[in-house]
Amino acid sequence: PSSTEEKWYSYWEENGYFHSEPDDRESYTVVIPPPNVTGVLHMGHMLNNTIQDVLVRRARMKGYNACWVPGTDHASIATEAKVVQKLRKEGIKKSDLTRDEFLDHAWSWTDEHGGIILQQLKKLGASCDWKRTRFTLEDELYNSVIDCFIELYDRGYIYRGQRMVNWDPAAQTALSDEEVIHKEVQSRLYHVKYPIKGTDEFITIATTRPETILADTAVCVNPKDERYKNLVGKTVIIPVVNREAPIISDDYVDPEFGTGCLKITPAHDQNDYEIGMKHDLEVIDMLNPDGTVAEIAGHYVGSDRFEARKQIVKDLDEQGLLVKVDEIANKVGYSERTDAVIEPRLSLQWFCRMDELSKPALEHVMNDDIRFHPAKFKNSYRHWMENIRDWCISRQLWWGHRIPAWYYGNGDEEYVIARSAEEAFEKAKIESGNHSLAKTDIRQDEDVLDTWFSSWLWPITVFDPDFIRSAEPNSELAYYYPTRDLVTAPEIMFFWVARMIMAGYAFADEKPFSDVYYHGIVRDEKRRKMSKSLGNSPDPIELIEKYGADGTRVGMLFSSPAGNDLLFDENLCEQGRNFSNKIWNAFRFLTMNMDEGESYTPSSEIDPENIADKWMMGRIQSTLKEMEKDFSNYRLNEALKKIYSLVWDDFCDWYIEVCKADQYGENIPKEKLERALGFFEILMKMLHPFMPFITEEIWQRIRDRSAEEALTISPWPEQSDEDFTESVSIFRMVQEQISAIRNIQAEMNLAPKADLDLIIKPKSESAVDAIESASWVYRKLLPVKSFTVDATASKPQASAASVVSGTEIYIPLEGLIDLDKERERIQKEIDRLQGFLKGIEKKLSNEQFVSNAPEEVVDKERRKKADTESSLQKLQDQLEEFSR
RNA sequence: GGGUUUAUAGCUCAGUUGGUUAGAGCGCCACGUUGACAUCGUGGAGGUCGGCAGUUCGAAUCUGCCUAAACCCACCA
Repeated sequence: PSSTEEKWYSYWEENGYFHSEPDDRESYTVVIPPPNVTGVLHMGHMLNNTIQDVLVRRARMKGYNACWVPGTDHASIATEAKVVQKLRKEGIKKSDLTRDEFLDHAWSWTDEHGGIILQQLKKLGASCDWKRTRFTLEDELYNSVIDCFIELYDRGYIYRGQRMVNWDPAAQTALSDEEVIHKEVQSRLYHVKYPIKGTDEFITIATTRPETILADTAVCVNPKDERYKNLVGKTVIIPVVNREAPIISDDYVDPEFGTGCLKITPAHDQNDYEIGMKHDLEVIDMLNPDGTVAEIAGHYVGSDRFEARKQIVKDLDEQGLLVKVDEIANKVGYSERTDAVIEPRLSLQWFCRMDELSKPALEHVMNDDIRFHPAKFKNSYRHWMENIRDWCISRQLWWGHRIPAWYYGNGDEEYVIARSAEEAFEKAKIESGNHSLAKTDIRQDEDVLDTWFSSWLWPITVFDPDFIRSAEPNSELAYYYPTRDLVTAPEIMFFWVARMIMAGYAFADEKPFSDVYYHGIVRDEKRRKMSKSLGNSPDPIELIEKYGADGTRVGMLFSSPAGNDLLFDENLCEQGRNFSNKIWNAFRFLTMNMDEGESYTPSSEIDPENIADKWMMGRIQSTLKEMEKDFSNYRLNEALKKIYSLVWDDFCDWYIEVCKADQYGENIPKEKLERALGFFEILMKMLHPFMPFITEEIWQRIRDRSAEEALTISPWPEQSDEDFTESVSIFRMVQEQISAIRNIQAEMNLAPKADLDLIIKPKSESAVDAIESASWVYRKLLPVKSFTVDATASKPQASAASVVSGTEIYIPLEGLIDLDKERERIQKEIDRLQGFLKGIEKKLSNEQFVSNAPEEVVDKERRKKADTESSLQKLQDQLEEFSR
């Protein structure tokens, strides 16, 4: 229940188990991908943070100085959009507010909603070092971002320029290329006739955005296109606006597409812009920042661009200039945040040069200094890095780190870069040579920086916000950096991961992390991405309340193979909760077997005479080994499945069963119970990273612990050198035989409690002792009346029989046996084995196989053949007996 | 248009360097409740490993082609 989970969380927190300070242990550092400050926990966060917590908790138990730094991101555009929306509901327009007024609203919104998500992470059990909580817009980190801008400016990486940028008309800001989502949509391709001046002729162009005709300044054809050769150099009349424009030629135009004539709108298309530059064309910006048609266009002024499109098509049609309309599929860019259609727009923005920054970042991923898990993501990383373009870092927003540029002239040309207005003023005086410059004559750039321009510093500045300025790491940064694992979704590889790597090498001359684990996207059962707008995402907090944090964590991890998407299914959480119950019940059972007033100390010693003990320890040891491998490959779900099965199938279904007292009502003998508790403790450790709450609860209940002995800081179980393989295989054999007997019980419809006279006939005398000494196991798990082990036994009349790897099992069933049924049962098994044998014989009779295959493989087949033949013989004898 | 990846039981996935008449969980079927757990136990039925060809003594595994799907990148109107 969540109340106990809360109790243990506070217990951990109050004892400072999640807090880390540098010491002489090896550090294991993880920085959280900071969620949006005003966000609420969604399923993606759940998965992301569950994975991180598993890694961190395990590292902590393995003796590392584990440090998981939490925090939030100011999320410039997302948060600003939310605040704008909220204000709009209150009847306030952003444009009515001053910058400071708006920021006051934004801060109070942040104060109100910020940090909710961090509280939610606690419910999940995230073992973050909360004393280290950071916020990208807090003073220290704010300053570090400004330092970063200045540093890069000084290095010549940052410049200001007029470029074609992705314009989001809803948020009214420029966006980086990464923030544009291209979606394939059905569009219309409009064929429009442009009259050629001084003739009756027309030239027909094709466009998907007819409204941009208003800003056309040329028509372009391919110079090799014979159809239009004679038109080059002539003048067209742009429809609607009746502006004259030249017909030019350029290789860029594909004669095959559309009509082979391209209208050129330099202000609203990247390619057109380049052609415009080349041919020295006029640039007409026909759009206002909000996507409405600007004054300069002369027509449809003030109407939205899509409204204008409809109108212009209608008008063209009326004027007889619209030739035809084709349906085509093309890609349209949408804003990642607002989902508005992006308009390419020429504007003055700040950019960061990427060529130098990307070099080491590419190299160190390709040579595995930084390992990607799964490694396939290296490919797309390389592709992106090799084709990287300059980063538009300015945003026409208020919520964020304000660009530290101050203008002192009349225009935008003259500016200084400075940390403060004061410093800017001094610099400006010098730069301008104008000593009468007043403080009010300088004004700071209105724009803020892209959110990712702050988060790319996250692994550095959470430890040392002054580092970028000082270039001297403080003791924290020196100890914790580089961090170990970065856990994130592939979606933000370019937004964030790639840029952190660039920043790491650029500023710290060192990678920011050694391993990146990319997990999948959380989808619903129909493979749709979980999102608020689709309403297909469960509320994580409700899940936690319903299934417990432990159950929910298990549910998240169960179906989450590395690098593949997770098809979330609430049933998996239910399965997780059921597992919690199973564990709880197992513990309760052991507790019930304690004698009143007696104290029990879990024992780590196993009984060397007890085959079950040795088997259980062997299973634990091999599971530890396998989990080790799974963790090093970041296959957390595999590791979880293994410990899950160890607890449920091995410990609960077999070990506890054989521990049970002989008589109902009797308690398990003290020694046995203490050994069971000893195993239970080990299992709780192995499970703790996945299910921290219930394991801690049981750990504390198994014996009284001091605070220093909390499970969460206890050492990971040690690997033993002892070899248990023989015991494991003997016990396995016993298990198989018991299963075979249960199968007889079921198929013969025996009452489960009906007493059995078991006769076991091993292949050879040598196995008699092993089985004999395990006879107590059979007695625990089956209703055994008599138990005979005899290598020379013969099958009693009217008995059911089975053969398990050569060992025969007889169960006399005088009067109970249904002979037809038994015959049928045996025949079924014979058929199976005969098919099996046929396959082996086919192989062995193939000379090529015998001569070419490795000897051991051939030997194995021969042994299989012999075993199968002997089993088959025994079964056939049994069958024959019935026929007599 | 380039690139990456996937295709194995009704569903979600394992299957290490080719040598298992292919495994797990869920779901399904049958049986089972006198004290750990029906949030459970026991047993069982489900697959010619997308298709076709090839390499090999031997292919779910390697190669080629085909089909289907997913994702990423890109300025074709």
